Amino acid sequence: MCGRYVRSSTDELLASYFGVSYTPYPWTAPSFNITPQSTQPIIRLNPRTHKRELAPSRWGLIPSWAKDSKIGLKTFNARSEDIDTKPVFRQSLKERRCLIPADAFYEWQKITTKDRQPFVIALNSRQPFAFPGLWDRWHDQDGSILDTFSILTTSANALMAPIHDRMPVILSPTDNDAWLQSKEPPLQLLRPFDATQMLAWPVSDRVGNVRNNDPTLIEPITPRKRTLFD
DNA sequence: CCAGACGTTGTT
DNA sequence: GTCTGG
DNA sequence: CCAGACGTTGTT
DNA sequence: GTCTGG
Repeated sequence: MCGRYVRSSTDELLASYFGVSYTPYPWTAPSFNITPQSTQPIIRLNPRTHKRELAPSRWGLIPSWAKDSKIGLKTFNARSEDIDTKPVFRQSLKERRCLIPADAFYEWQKITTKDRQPFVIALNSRQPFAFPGLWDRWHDQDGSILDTFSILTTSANALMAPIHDRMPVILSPTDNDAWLQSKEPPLQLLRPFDATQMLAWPVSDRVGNVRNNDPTLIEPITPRKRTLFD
């Protein structure tokens, strides 16, 4: 997992969809090619007020006790199957769950050893949705604060299986609140999404270059290679 | 007991 | 902070 | 994300 | 130009 995520809606739309107020900070520009180590808006409960807020956070969770930040290079995803056994996620699972808004994500299908075909995956409805996530706050040596997050993954459903063996968990809109608010972590929500409610289509290799970030990245193409869908 | 690790995927 | 391995 | 590297051999 | 490492 898990390709790169795409967020093609404007932040105003996403914010209103998820019931959080929109603040036009620089980090809220629409993204079409979201990558680990980049800063993204997440939805969380404010640690003091316990109200929902949209907050900038870097993809790749660094636990508060980390001596240095490089553990964040390997925590962009968290496996939901055994999430409650991992020290690195334990406190965040209990106290700092979050939502990562998106309206699609990318995944790469392996064609040969070196050759891969990127796909966009979205809901039939083309509605926005949320990945369940965990976040934590880390203080670097200068004392400056860095908020970071991980996205929960699960096994591939029937739609994803031809593309990849893992996929991000997608929450039903009606479950978003439970993920944020439940006293105990609602692990039963961490399951593959209904495959009949999802679509996938091939897109240009340009998505593989992180510098490309424009709306044409998610336009369908004719696959250059024979894929498992052919 | 304490030292050392703590994570995931494979285009993250 | 919390767990594992020695 | 982007700075920085970008090589070879491995029984010769 | 493309890949890797942090």
